[in-house]
Amino acid sequence: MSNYLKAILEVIKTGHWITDQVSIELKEFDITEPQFNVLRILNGRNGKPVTVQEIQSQMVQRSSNVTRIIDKLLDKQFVERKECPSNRRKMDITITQSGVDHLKILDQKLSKFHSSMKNNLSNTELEQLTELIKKLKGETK
Amino acid sequence: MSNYLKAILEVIKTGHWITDQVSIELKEFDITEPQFNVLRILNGRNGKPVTVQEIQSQMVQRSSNVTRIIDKLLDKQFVERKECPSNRRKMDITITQSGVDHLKILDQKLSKFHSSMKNNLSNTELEQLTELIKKLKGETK
DNA sequence: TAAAAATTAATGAAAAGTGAACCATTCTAG
DNA sequence: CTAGAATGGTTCACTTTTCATTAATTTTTA
Repeated sequence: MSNYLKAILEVIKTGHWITDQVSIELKEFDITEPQFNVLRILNGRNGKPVTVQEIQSQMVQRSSNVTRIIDKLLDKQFVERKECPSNRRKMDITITQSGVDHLKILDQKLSKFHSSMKNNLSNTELEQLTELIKKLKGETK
Repeated sequence: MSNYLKAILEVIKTGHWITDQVSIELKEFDITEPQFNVLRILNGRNGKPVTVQEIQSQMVQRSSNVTRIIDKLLDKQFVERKECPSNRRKMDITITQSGVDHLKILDQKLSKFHSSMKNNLSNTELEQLTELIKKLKGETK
């Protein structure tokens, strides 16, 4: 097998493996990885509303069902959905306080998973890895 | 954001992005990425039968799902499923000639996608990338 | 400015994925 | 040898994703 294929397969398997592990960690909190992902995106905006589109564009998986993921988060009262006043086609999604609180707990749980990997690579190696992948995708400056 | 998180997110996003792209390429051939993946694994064994377990171990799929993926491939007559003679709990899965032929066509289609990435990294860089990811997962020798 | 085109999100039906329970077979310990 | 545990795979009920379509609003253009 070519070095190219080896590398590609390694990236694919590892990427999926990590989200898989995250799913497993989250299971006990009754939240899926995509739901968690949306929460993280919302939280990253510090209260500023985000549209469905913007969330979509930042998601790891191409899943076209952001609407339904948000439905689930609404059920759990982790987010709010309001019509965007400046453009009524859009929806303003925001994380609730409860969402923020829960996210904190989830992050805590996950930090244990990450800490085990974090030390496998040095800082330089981590930078190298990021660079190599970006270069692979053709995103080099 | 820490270098660790940057690297991790890059791996996750790229891994999912690649399988997404592959899915899109395969759509016109009416085959899913996991189905293609199974075909590839079977083909790699050059006619030697492979059990569900072995397939599963090389994929990021639950075993109950591998059964169903193989069901689909059986419908398309791309694989054969026989009871394993040495252990009747196991199943011997093999790729059919038609499967091999179709795989060749799929690979051809995908080679266009890959060729655009293949040249972004040198051989040494590809090896480096593979090594770094393995190390990240803690799979270093 | 009215009609056509584009954008944004939601929905419904079909497909795929998940976890638990299940069945058959093989292994193991007494 | 046999009862109980373990293994390998499938099935079932349920959830999530996907794809195509629809609805509402905004933008473009003629």
